[in-house]
Amino acid sequence: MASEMVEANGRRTVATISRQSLHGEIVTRLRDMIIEGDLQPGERIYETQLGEELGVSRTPLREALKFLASEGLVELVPSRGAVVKRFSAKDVEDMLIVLRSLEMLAGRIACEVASDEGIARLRSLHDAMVKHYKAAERLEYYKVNQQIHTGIVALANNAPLAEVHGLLQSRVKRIRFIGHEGAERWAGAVAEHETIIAALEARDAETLARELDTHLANGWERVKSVV
Amino acid sequence: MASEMVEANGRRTVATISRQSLHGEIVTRLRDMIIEGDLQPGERIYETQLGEELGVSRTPLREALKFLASEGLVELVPSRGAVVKRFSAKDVEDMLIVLRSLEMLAGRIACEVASDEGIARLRSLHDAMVKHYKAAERLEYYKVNQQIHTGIVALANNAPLAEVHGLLQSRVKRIRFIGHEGAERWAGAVAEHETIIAALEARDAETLARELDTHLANGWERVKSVV
DNA sequence: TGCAAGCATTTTGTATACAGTATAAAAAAT
DNA sequence: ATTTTTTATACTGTATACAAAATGCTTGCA
Repeated sequence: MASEMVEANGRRTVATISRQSLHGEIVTRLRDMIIEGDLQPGERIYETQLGEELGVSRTPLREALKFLASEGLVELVPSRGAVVKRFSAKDVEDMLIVLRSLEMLAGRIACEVASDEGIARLRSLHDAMVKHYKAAERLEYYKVNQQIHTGIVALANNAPLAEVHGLLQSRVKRIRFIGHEGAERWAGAVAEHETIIAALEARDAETLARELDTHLANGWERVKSVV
Repeated sequence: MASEMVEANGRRTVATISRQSLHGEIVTRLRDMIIEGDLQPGERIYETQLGEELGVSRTPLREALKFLASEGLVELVPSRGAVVKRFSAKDVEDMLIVLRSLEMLAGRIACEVASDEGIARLRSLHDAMVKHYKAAERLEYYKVNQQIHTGIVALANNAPLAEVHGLLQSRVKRIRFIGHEGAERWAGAVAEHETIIAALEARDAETLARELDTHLANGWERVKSVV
């Protein structure tokens, strides 16, 4: 969400007065709860109960659930309400296949249209990630890692592409985060990232696509045991 | 709505009782209205008014709008309700780029995993389409055409892939339908389809991908004037 | 005549109340 | 003892009512 930014320290935020509606806030709240595992897959959602927990009435909560249902994070069973969606191993593999294809596409486009500043920004993200890796800060590493992948997609300057990528990414986020890899695999992932960034800086579309391909294929290998 | 099928003539309907919830039906109804142009892009949606037209109250209608907002067909402006989303020419081009990539991916996978029956089904769809083409039945042609593209994706047996493809497809449907091409272009499209089906029957992934690539690139050429 | 401020109307946002349906438990019958 | 039927309860689905916000219009004033 990153919106509220209510005048802590007395300073007013000029940008985007944060006029989000209640159901909008509930959407992001629930999305986080699902990704972080507060709401477990397969768990049934009781509207009155959850509404009381969040301090909202059923109406905006239900609206938020409809939104998330369209995103594919919850499932609506007629007359039985919402259930947190559970993904099979095949589902996850299928999502990663699509994600891989999307990122490859984004990478190719980015080589053509990305600004030098944009690429430089990604390089510094990469450097930060390496720093977290060396410090063995898994959570921070994971977050920056996500930012890099999202960043590559963003460089392609194709809104629908970024959108569907984000859609699938949010679904596998939880699983990816759980999937703690061993030291040697982790090192491999970092090395792959280095070649990816280098290919992007060289604007070498084919190399970039190939590297993303292997990186994300390996990504599936890294998580498939935990699904 | 169009569901109950209550035991008229005493006989009970065994199949699928159509237990869709009201908001679910409204979603499909509104989606059709948007695609078919009953609700124009940029048009503001007044909840009470539309609710009366559809004979439903505001609550399920609002839930349906949230769902469609997540699909990207309407936009929710805080405190000002829903507006039918308008897509720029770049948006449409970007969507078609992604669609192209997704169909190519689907085609490659389909060559490996599709059943012979599935491919045969697509061939007969293609034959039907050619028949409509020769009869100059544009609407019927268009519908079968869509089914073929959706069918190729379905053959890949990858649910998330089919889902995101369908998501983008629904957005460009309206524009594609509007885009009436001239006779020679139409003939070209039919010829491309023939090579696509042939490549699929031969399970020749690379040829199929290449043909889909050109076909969908030409598709953008065909519609870009009308966007 | 132009502008601004205030009021009225319209529309969205949220809550609550009521109706319908599914599940589970208990009672009755085989 | 097991199965079926009944009944109670809890939850979802929908409608309506109320509150807040935004827009447009009217009126007053310079």
